[in-house]
Amino acid sequence: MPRVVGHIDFDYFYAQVEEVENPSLKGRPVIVCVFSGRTEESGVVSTANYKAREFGIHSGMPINMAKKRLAGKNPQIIKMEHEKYEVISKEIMNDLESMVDALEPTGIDEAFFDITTSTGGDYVRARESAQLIKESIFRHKHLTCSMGLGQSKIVAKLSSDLAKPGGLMAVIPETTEAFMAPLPVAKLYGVGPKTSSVLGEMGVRTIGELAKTNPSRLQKEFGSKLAGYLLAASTGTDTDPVVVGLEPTQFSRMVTLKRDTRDPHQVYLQLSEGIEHIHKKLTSSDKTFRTVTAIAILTDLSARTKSKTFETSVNDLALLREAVPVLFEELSKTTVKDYRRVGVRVSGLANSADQTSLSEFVRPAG
DNA sequence: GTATGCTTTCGGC
DNA sequence: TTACGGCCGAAAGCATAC
Repeated sequence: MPRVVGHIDFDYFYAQVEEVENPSLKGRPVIVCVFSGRTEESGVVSTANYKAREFGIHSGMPINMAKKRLAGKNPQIIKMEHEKYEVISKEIMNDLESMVDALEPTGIDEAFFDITTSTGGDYVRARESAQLIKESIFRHKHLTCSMGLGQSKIVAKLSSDLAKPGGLMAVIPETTEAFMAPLPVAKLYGVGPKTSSVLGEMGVRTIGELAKTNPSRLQKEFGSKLAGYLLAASTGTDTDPVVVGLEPTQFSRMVTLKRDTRDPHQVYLQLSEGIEHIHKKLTSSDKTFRTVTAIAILTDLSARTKSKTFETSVNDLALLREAVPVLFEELSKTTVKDYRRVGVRVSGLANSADQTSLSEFVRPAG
């Protein structure tokens, strides 16, 4: 029986939530922005609705640039409220969970799901099921989404992409290769710029060309593991399952400095709250970390990081407070430029409950 | 040589 | 003419282990 994997992606999520809250916004350009606090208007666009996109607005664009492009277009500029979108996302994900066999959220506005069992692998039933899910979300939350169905995660993701905005695309297993063949290899999960460019030098540009490439040739370039994955992915026969209950692997916190500096004291002062926030987040989710990273965005917007990994996994505020300035001190040796933004990341997360305590090591058996 | 683990950088949203 | 966030996970680079 073929698998039926789905990918769901809410349309222009933050901006759509704002439209639902205030329906008079519909038809107007809407941008949801992150204000950095440095000056009145400094910051970037996080999400633009499709009306705003018509004027060339996109995620990551400076607010002042967006304002200029939208001058005279009656735009609505909204401050991002992440917690608000988070609550709505969680509610939808909870509803979704009850409508599919397995749900794997991969971000605030997207998720993979599996409906193989509930549909018996029948793509006609699967399409109906997906349509019902879309309608249910619209009835309950008034939000539209794009959805893709296919025999694997890769196919599902590619098809939901092509269904944007608001559509539903089902790629039935028999048509998978024809569907994928013309798409560029870079569209495949696992193919970044490096792999993509090496493939390009081999004359492989599309997924179809990748599928026809001599396996031993791929193996020479990428090793057996990646080569095997690439071949499977190119035919949509990758077996990556939809996994329920995945845990986050890192937490981070960034802040824009009041003014550019590389003074460790200033950096520490303005990051202090962020460090506490991360510690609280670890505590409330009952997690420990092994690696801590200092992140700096320099005056020219280039990035630098410096990290340290500990022997054991801990959640220790004092240790964080001690490690962060040391890492920034080392980081400062790699550049003479001031920092514009700074951040802290903890990774290598583990559940506290999984930890082997010291007492278990030293306590005699029995 | 290939796998594995850590660090740094990239890229999507 | 310029303007410029805050997260996350993946990709890539490198060292070491087998």
